[in-house]
Amino acid sequence: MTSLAEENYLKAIYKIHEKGGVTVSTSALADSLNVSAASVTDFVKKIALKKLVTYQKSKGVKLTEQGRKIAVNIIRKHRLWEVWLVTKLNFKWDEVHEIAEQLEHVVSDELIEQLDRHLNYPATDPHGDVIPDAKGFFAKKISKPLLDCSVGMRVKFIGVAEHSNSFLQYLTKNNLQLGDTILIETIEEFDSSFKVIINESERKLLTKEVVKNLLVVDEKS
Amino acid sequence: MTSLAEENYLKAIYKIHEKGGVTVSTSALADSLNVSAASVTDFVKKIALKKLVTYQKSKGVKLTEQGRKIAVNIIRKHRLWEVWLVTKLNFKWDEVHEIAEQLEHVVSDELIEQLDRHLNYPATDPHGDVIPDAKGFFAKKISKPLLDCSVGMRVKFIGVAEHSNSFLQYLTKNNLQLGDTILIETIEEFDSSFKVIINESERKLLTKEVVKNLLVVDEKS
DNA sequence: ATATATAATTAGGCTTACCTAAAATAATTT
DNA sequence: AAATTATTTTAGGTAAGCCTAATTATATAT
Repeated sequence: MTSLAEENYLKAIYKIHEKGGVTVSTSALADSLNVSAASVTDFVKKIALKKLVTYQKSKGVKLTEQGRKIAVNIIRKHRLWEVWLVTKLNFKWDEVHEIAEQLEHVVSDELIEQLDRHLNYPATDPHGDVIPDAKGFFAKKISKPLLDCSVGMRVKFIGVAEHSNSFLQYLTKNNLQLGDTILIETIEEFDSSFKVIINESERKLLTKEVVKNLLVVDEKS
Repeated sequence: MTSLAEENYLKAIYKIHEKGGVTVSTSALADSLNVSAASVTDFVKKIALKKLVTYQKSKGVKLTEQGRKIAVNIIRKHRLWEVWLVTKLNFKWDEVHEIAEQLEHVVSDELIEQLDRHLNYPATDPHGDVIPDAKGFFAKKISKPLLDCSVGMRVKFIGVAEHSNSFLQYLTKNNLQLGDTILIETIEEFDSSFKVIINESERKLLTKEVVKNLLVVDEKS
């Protein structure tokens, strides 16, 4: 059995792994979980005994294959619940995270299987993040930040690199949605702001901070 | 905030209140929650301080209005989730209890409101139990055990008095479902077994133990 | 009413997951 | 390299919920 705390530790370690390097520091974990560094040291020793992570004093922590499986399964559940909340319960993409954080810990393989079927086996969650399959496998995602694109390109907005409510709400307010087509008209060299046309119709100015966090794919397929 | 343990204690007290008398004994609670009597005594003192129950040494415990509200809300959530599991996720009525026991503790009024809407404001759960409204009000249920009916009556099966998986599975196996019409052909005086006709077509013999736990209403409306 | 059985409470402990403060280790500066 | 700063670990504690064993109340039977 995996306790709630364990699940949250493993998930947090996974997320830090994802962007950061190969080992996860005590303080990074403490930050992410909002607990003291001392608590992290304690806890990490316990889950290391359970072979969920490898741990070396003062050298950080790393998920084992077993730990990774558990973490990815939590992420799978989280994202499926988010899809459900948005598509079936009418929630907005900036309203689902906290609820999904609770739902993700409900234990029942059969439930998740049926939920997946009910949702018609979605590939991504409402923020465009890939939903891993029941075996922990992620379909490759080929998107890149809009910032890395150049003038004249026509791309499709398929995900966000930043999940904060303020960013999501900014996008909603400015009528930017997953699936939108973005044509890059000009890029201002000085501040990296983009002049774009959304869905062949609406002209918008996007700051660097924004284009950095919009994930897009080349428009064709 | 209400902890998981608190929610389970309040729910258990409520359920014992429901069938039993006006106060709930330490041992009844201990039984129902699968903890020791000593733990119950301890815990009950704590929730009494929070005004969720009234407690007098060795005289049992009683829900306050505040405690009742919380308990009923948990029951509301439990039953809504059960409806969801059966109607949307294809679970059977004997498979939903354990999952709903987890889901019922998820905290979000907005979630429950939307779930209720998504399910089209169901009046009862898959076992025919009334779902209380958001204010804790239960619509009156006028059903009675089939055992209390007499020969010649035509009634509708609308609920069960016993929720064990073995009873639910017995009914499924014998093709008895909520909504079925039951016509009482004969009653054997010796053992109170009923000969009945289900939906004007199938003749069945039901033992006293069964008819005691089938809840029915007079067939008309 | 007294003895016996049943139920409830108290006392003392345990585990999980957290904490603060102090000590030790590692990383940075000068 | 020494000194300073930052990070990590250790030591000692706490609160929530549970436990067993011992004690006290209550209910039942004689």
